[in-house]
Amino acid sequence: MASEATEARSSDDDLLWSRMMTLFVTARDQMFGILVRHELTPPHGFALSMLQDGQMRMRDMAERMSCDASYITAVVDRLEEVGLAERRSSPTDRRVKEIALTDAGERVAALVRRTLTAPPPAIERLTTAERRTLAALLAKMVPEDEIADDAFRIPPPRV
Amino acid sequence: MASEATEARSSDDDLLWSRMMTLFVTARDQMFGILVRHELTPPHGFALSMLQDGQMRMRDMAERMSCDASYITAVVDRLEEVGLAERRSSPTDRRVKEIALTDAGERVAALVRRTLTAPPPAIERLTTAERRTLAALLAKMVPEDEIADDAFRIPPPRV
DNA sequence: TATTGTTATACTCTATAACTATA
DNA sequence: TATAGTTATAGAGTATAACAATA
Repeated sequence: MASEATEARSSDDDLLWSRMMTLFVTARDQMFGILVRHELTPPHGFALSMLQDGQMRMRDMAERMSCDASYITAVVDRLEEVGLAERRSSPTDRRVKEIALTDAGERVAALVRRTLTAPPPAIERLTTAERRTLAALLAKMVPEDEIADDAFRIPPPRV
Repeated sequence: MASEATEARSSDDDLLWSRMMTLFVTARDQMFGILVRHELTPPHGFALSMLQDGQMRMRDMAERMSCDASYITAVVDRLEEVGLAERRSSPTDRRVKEIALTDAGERVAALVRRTLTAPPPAIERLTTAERRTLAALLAKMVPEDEIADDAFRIPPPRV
C-alpha cells in the first residue's frame, strides 16, 4: 500500500532530476567545505580517498587520477605541506616513493570517503522502509558493475 | 505489494549513494561532452542555460553567476565566437548590452537545459509506477523550496 | 636503455584593478 | 559622480617536455 510519500503529484515527476541534482550539489559543497578548511582542492580529495585504501606509488596515483606524474608531485607536495601525507622511499627500489597518509590524513580521508559513499543528511527524512525502496529503485537504475568511483574528479573540460 | 525492484538486499543500502553519484557523474559527463563539442566550458553552459529564459544584460549575468563583470566579457566573447550568442546594444541606454541567443544558441541551450532538468537515460529502466515512487521519495527528501539551480556551476574552491 | 620522480616552462581559467564611454 | 562594459595584468591549476637518479 502506498504511503504518504509515495503518492506523487505529477509535478513531482518534472522535478525528479532537479531534486536529485540538489542532493549532489549539497554533497559537493560539503566536500568543498572539507577541502577548503584544509586548504586543498578536489584533486587532493580524490588522492586522499585513494590513499585510504593503503599507500601507493606516485606512478600508480597518476594512472588512477588520469593525470601526468608531474602533477602528482605537486599534489603530494601540498599534502605533505599540510601534514596529511608523507613520502616513504621504497626499500626495494630507490627510485620509487610510496605515499602514505599520516594520522591526520587518515581522519580527513575518512571524512572525504564518507561524503563520497554515505547518503546525505536528507536521507533521514525517509523511513527505514522508504530508504529500502529508494535503494532498490536505484539498484535497478544503476547495476553494481556500472557504479562510478570518480564523482569528484576534476578538472572540467579544457577547450 | 513490493515489486521485484523494491525488494532490497542489505548491500543495496550501502551502495545507495554511490549509485546516485553515478547518475550524477553520467549527467555531468554528458554535459561536458555537449560543451566540449562546441569548445565551451561549464561557465558557458551555465550562461546558455540562463539565456534560454530571455536576453540579459551582462551586469545581471555577472550577478547570477557570482563572478566579476570582466569575466562575463570573456564568456560572451567566446559565445559570440562560436556563434551561439550576440551582443545587442540597448536602444534606451547606450552603455548597456543585452546578450541574446542565436538560433544555434537556442538549440545548444535547450540541450544543456535538458541535461540539467530531465532525468538521465537510466530512468527508462523503471516502470511508470516506479518512477512515480522515486519522484515521491525525492520530493520528501528535497522540498520544492530547497531545490538548487546551480548544479554545474564552477569553479571548485580556490585556496 | 627503460622507468620513477622532479624541475622548468607554458597555457588556460578566473580575479582584481585601471580604463572608456555613457548616464 | 555613478554605472556598463572593456582591457591589462596577475594568480592558481594543470599539462608538456626536458632532466636526474636508479634499475
